[in-house]
Amino acid sequence: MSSKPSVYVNELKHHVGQEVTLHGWVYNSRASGKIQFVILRDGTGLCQCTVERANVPEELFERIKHLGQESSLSLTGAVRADERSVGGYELAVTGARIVAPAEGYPITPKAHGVDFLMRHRHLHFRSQRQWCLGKVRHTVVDAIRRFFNDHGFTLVDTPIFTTVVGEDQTSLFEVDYFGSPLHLTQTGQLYLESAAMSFGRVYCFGPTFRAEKSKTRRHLTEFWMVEPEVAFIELPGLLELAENFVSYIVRRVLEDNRSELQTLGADIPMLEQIKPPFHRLTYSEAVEILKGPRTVEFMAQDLADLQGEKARMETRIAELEQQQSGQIKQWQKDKIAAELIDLRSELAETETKIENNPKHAQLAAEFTWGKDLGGSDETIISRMHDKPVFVTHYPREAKAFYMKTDRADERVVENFDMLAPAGFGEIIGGSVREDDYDRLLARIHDQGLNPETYGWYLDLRKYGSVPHGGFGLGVERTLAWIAGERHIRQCIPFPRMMDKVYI
RNA sequence: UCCCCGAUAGCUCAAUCGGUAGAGCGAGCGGCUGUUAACCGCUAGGUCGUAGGUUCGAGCCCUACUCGGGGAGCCA
Repeated sequence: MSSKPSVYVNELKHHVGQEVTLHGWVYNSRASGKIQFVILRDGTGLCQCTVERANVPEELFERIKHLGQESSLSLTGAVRADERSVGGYELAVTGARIVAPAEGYPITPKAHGVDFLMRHRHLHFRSQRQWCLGKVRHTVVDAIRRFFNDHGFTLVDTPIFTTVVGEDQTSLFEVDYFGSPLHLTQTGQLYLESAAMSFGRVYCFGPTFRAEKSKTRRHLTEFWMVEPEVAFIELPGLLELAENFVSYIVRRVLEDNRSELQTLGADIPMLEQIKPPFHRLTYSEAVEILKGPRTVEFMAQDLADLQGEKARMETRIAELEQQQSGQIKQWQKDKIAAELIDLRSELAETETKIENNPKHAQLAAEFTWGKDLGGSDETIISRMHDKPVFVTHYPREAKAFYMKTDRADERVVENFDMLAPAGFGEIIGGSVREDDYDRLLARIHDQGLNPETYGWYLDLRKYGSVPHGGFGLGVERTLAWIAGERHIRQCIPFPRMMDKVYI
């Protein structure tokens, strides 16, 4: 083993001209006669290491040449800046220690399908895209804690085994708790309300479980949610809290993870616009928009755009197919084949959107006041805006029992959803809570819930009830939106989806 | 629970009208002094998801099932 100091790849800029040792794994390697290029991955970044035959023992040169992807090793050499190298620095290798050679690593540098990658989740972590998402997730979680800790909130850990139902009985996972049925938490809110009456401003942050039979790119059965709850607050104050909170998370990611965002292909200019105030719409205004000419026009324009895109892709596919049958070199054929595969799947997706467009337009046009907004309705509203949109004051009948009835319009409750822009959908749901004992009791009866189970919750309205409220933010959905990742399953280390747990 | 799409080499995908199973990557061997998913040559690698059916002949057509993807409802 070399006596040279060990450093991490992300520290190389401080060691130019010095001899150092890097410890990591072979990300990729290329051999070229008398020189080899080993891309080393060490958990902090990638570094191209050049191994020249003249600079290392012959036996070592041959061993490195046959190292498979993900072999672990330590490399010693001089650091130099080089524009041709990934990350801008390079290690001119003079010594190496092979820790464990690897053979036949399943995840190759070429394309793989979703199912394959999910079955290899334990290894997929090592790939660039998952690494970037993991780094951004870390920042999002850190920013969440920092924001609340810096704003006078006290962390209160709410139970995972619970007896109360927050939202809807059908979406609960039941567990056998020493012979009695209990379920996994779907929200910490009710417990948090009691804590808010002690600390004033509180939050809980942990995993939450929903047994919804949702097979979409926006759903997980186990996901992470942060929920603040504040005593002496009304709806405008809650909206301000939510927009400041989300803006802070985005700002922190922009500060800490710019290069990861670039690698991920995130929409950085869009993120830079995420500053208060966000757009505010009431449910009734949203319904007016959906049923009005603006939506008709928007959907027609969308359809025209999609059809234009489809035509362009088809022309391109025809061109490529023609080129492919001509007399060209093998590598050109390969390149064309790869582009064709991408184009065909994009085309299929566009065709699905074209097919869905009239259905979604019809759903919007025929929307009747009183229903909850559907997924496609939310998508339309959010795509009309470049910043997150609050939709407030939903019909009481479509919402949970604990939401406060608007005293100015008893048909609606004082709640809100925050829709992320560009069609990412709901990332926050929240409300002011019903603080009147009699009204709350009546709502519990209305929903067919057992008042005895909620005795302690009703108590909070008996002893010094105050206006209060809070919201829940889904970590994975927020990450998907910020990182521009189309599927939520990539945004949590080990996803649990409907009927599917890979590892 | 419902609707749409798919399953061919370890991986990603081709296979015209129903007529001999193909390519790249990966693996192995060899070549190349600067590569960027390197490149060039050679080698190995197949019960076409499963079970039936139609046919002289099925990867391709029909039926059922299994598994996967997307969407609806519901939601963070």
